Amino acid sequence: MIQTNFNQMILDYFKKHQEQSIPSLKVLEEFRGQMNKATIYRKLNALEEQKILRKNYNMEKKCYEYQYCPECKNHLHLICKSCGKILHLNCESAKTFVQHISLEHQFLLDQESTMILGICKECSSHA
Amino acid sequence: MIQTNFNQMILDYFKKHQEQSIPSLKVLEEFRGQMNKATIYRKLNALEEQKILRKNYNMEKKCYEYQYCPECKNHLHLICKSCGKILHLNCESAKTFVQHISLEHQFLLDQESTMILGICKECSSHA
DNA sequence: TTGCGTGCAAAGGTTTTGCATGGCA
DNA sequence: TGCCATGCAAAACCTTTGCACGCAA
Repeated sequence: MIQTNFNQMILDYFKKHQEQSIPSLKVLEEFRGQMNKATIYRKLNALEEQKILRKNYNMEKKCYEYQYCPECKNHLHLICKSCGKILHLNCESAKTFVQHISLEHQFLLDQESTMILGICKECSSHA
Repeated sequence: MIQTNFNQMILDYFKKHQEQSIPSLKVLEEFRGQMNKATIYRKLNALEEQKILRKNYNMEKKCYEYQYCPECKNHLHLICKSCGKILHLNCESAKTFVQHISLEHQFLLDQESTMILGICKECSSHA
């Protein structure tokens, strides 16, 4: 079990931004001067291996991004390509869709790692 | 307009594997001795910019992968995390789902870049 | 002493880029 | 000649790794 302050600091940071998927580069910047780069990467990897953070790749920023979401295994997510915000799909329609994929297409959908990309309401109204 | 043989060779290769998302490393290997690495990357990027190939990141292989799909803007895709096979979701349920996301969640879903991850029938029966 | 988290620097691996060359119009 | 695709090597970039140090049990 990991118990250092650094872990808590990083986790707190992600908890504060639960609705965001945060690029590694931003985490590095956030803790620059407080922790070494290697330490941050090691922490992020550890948290991901423990399934506390979820990791996916941000093609625009060309780096991984991480998200804290305690119950993400059981629902799908929308992620805004513009602002990085995450929406958790807990509705019936999503469940129906996942079930359909499973039953009709014989495809075991991985809700945790699937990221449904698009533009959120706020970002599309800005444009 | 790009008109070299190399372009055609690469495009033919992808057309032969339309149902697959192919990692850059595999493309490099395929054309090793025929084209330079830089040339291949340049071709892949050009084809992606022209929207002829679709690009996404493969976290397991730690490289980009590309797929030829002429009509992928208008439907969702399932991609098998195990074998890389792509399934094109042209069914009504998928359309309904996309519509639901738009209407109820005010989220403009990007069908082209969204990859629904999971395990396909064949791969799950192997396990 | 032992174990482990940490910093630092170097390495790793994919992808990009600078530059020179050669073909073709 | 001029343009552009190409090869080669180096650079760029994020990420990982090796190693040594220092703290705590």
